[in-house]
Amino acid sequence: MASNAAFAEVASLAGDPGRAGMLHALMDGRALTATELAHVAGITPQTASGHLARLSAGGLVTVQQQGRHRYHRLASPAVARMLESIMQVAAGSAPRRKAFVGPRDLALRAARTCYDHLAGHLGVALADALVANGQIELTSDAGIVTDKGAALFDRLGIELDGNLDKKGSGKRKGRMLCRPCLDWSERRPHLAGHVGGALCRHCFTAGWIKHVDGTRAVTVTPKGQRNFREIFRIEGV
Amino acid sequence: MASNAAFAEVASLAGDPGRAGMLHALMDGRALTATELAHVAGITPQTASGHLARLSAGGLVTVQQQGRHRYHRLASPAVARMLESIMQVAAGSAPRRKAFVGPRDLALRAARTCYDHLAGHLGVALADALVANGQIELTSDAGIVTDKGAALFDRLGIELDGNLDKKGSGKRKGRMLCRPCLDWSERRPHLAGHVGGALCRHCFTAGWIKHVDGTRAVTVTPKGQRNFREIFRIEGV
DNA sequence: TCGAAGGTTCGGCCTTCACCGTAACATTCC
DNA sequence: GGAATGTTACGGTGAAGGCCGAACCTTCGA
Repeated sequence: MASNAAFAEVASLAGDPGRAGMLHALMDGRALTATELAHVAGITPQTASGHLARLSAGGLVTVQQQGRHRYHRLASPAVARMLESIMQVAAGSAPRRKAFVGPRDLALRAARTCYDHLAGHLGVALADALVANGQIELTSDAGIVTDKGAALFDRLGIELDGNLDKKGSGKRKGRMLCRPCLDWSERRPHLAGHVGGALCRHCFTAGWIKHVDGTRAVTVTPKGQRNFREIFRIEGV
Repeated sequence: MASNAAFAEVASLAGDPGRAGMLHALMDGRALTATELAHVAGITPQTASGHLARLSAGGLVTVQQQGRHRYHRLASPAVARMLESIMQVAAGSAPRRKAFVGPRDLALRAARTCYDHLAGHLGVALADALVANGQIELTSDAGIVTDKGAALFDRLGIELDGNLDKKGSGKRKGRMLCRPCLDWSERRPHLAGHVGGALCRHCFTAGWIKHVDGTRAVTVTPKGQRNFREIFRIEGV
């Protein structure tokens, strides 16, 4: 079966520790150079270059030349979702080695971006708060923004029209659908999809959160603390 | 980072052609023996046994002893979703080799089970029909069963209460949420999650479809042809 | 125009692992 | 009890591929 070979090829590409580290680093949705990726993966630039060429040929990342720099990014949201789903399985099957969790890992568990939306303790707390306030209904399969929730997003100036089908089948009246995403560190769903992405972008542009160094981890600014408390009733994130 | 090693481990397990073939065969949700899996993967039983032991240690499959048989199945729906997402990326990045597609592959594209729900041309046609008839609303992120759709499922005797949150937060009134799943062969969404699973089970128990040999592929019975036409207005599946 | 830095390619070393043949063990059926 | 089936254990072989050192190519800045 031809599709089987392609399947093994893709999975194998993600299955090398070096490449896995680079893909992990690219999960924040930004574009990075081979040298940067080599640094985070703990390998030499020439090795990283070979890996990236292979990832590019396999369709997992795309390259964008800019002067003497070559920026690599994940090829599509589908790739990001694949990486997320592998993380879920890996987190679930991990023999819970009580091993040392460094400060780096702790920061990731507290709050991070997951391609285009928020994850970690903050992401789950946000989803919980929206559910508790009756602004979103969630199951493990899907979620829906209630009228109350739509009013909130409208008040925040978050545009959700992007949630419509690509076919542009006119205005979808009241129903804003959103995708839940099981958090690998919290084992609980957080908000993904168009709604989760829009909410995450708003948090950045409003100055509520910001990236730590150049990693996926994010920290909540004092302004963000205040707003998360007042708007979402989230304490101490 | 410890989670990174676990990630690479899981992806690597899925990245071997032999193991990929066996996982692919297990995607229909049934439990198979090492010898059967060896046959579909085209390797000897002793090689398959080694692979299965590794997959089991990695938490991708679980084993169930029954007499002199050891039945292997996917460890969790999360594993099935991971395999699906890898297939999506593999199908998207595959250089569309116009290569020979055998009758086996054609049968899979026509209709197959995808762990617990229907996929392939039939799965997509069903989802399209439900949308066209106003029984379900779908975006790429999520789906919702309308009142009209709830009435249909009720009429068919399909119980959807399983769609509630595990927390058992009382009866969810009108909103049945369902999960879309991008079909790797059709590149369009079909119905997954609790709703898709319930619908698929009903198709089997009602005798509308049945498995081909012992594969994931399914065929539509004459009775199914009639019902799909009369109930869903699907022609010629 | 020339030097420096980022990035890629080449060659060689090395480890890992998939695979099978043979053989031993466990369970079921006759 | 003995044959048949299904599964696991062990040793050897071969190929795939990860890794780095060094050389080469390209771009930027002086």
